[in-house]
Amino acid sequence: MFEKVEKQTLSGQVYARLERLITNGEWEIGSRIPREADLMEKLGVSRNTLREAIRGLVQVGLLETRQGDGTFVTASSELSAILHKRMSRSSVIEALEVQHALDREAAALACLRRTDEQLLQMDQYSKQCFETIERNDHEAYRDADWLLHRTIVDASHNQLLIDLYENLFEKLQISFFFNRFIPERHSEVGHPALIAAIRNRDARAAVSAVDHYIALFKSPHEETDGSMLLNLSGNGE
Amino acid sequence: MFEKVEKQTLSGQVYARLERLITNGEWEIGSRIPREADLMEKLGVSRNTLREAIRGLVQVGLLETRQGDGTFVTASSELSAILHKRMSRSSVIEALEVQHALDREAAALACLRRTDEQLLQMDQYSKQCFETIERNDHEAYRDADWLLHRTIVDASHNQLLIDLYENLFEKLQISFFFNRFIPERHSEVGHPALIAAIRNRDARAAVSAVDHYIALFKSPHEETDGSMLLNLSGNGE
DNA sequence: AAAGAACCAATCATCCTACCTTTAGAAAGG
DNA sequence: CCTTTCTAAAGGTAGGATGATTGGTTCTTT
Repeated sequence: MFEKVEKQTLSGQVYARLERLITNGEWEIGSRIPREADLMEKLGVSRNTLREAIRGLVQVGLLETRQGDGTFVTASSELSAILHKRMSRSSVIEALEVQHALDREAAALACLRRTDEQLLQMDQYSKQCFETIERNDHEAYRDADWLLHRTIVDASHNQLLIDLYENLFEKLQISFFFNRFIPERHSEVGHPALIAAIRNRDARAAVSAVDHYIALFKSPHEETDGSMLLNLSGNGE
Repeated sequence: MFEKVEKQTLSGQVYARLERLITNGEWEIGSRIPREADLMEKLGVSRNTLREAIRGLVQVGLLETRQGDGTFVTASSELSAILHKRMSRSSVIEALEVQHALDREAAALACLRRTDEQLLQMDQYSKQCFETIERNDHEAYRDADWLLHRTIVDASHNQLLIDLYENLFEKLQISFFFNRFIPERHSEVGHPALIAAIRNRDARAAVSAVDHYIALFKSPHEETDGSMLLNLSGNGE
């Protein structure tokens, strides 16, 4: 007859409202949110209610409070925060293997579903990779490489895959370990082969191109300390 | 010189302590936790502090409070709760594609790292699958099939992969959609081929066996409403 | 002028008491 | 046996008081 009315606790509503402010980007990452007193007034709730909501966001990982200073935004989504937390307990090898799995599937799906615009974008980022290697700019190479990967994953048009990929590996690119392997020549990486496969919608070739790429990435880590835990904390304390 | 003293808010400590009770299984899923007054006394904190901790666990998805009734355990880990929440917004096809990706990688890694015990376990579950099909017991088949998959994933010895797999797809097995496809004959599924490949440590054969398996799974969903969202809520309200 | 110490205002952390709302289950009535 | 009513228990909300921490400012000393 009637839809059951969504019953939610006040603090739950406040939580949802604040979360939306964060995910919408209205409260930028790193910025300080208004003080408790102001939020109390603006939301029209008591201190306890507001604090319970904020505490929830802190535990989820979206906020961080510093007594005597304020409350700050630390992440933009629950998924990001939790996966980041989980990733920090993983080893490089573990992460690479999972990335391999997702890269592979994404490449195969991209063959089926990529748009021409996405293909063009891949070409562009691949060119950027080439250029950054030429001028030996490792940081810029990492960025371009990451964007290329992201474009391929986006081309899978599988939002679950996209979300997992982005949130699992975004911070990884900055990690210490990933600076070890910078290819000497662009051709080594196999980007051109991969993009060609996606252009021709040849899933088999795409997958084997990814296999080649990942193998290259893995090798330097296996020799050294690939089992060491990742360190994703931004600061070097 | 000195280790930095871990500074944590009281409610944070309470949160961690309660979380451990849940992850350790001391508080079983579905059970009601002690009432606020008792916890206050037992933990020696005020009501606000306790409530902030509990609210955090509620938002993360480990607890659920029902006014006038009590507070209940709903999940056993943060990862489980968040991924479950995310999965409920996914379509069957999306989930299957990600499962494919992980299955594939797991099979390949299992070829490298499986123990003899794990191989034995796979044989056993595969036999169970066979038997349950023979007597047309779909529910038991699903269970055995899930355990077989889990064993293969475990054999990858990649804890990140294991955690993701378990928490992404555990509840999926119960889903409506997965009851559609129950193979007529065990051989169709290709379990024997997959296990044989893992026994011989032949990664290439293992991967193609998984490909075959997933293709079989996908086909009935593509024809119908594979783009429909999953419904993972236990109750049918 | 530079370095250090003392101070101060802002902000979150904790605790307390009080009262409201909802729920499950017992009790009463049919 | 079923339905209605009542009630105790549990969580929900509110507001105030006090403590602790932080960052910046001001003052003092060299």
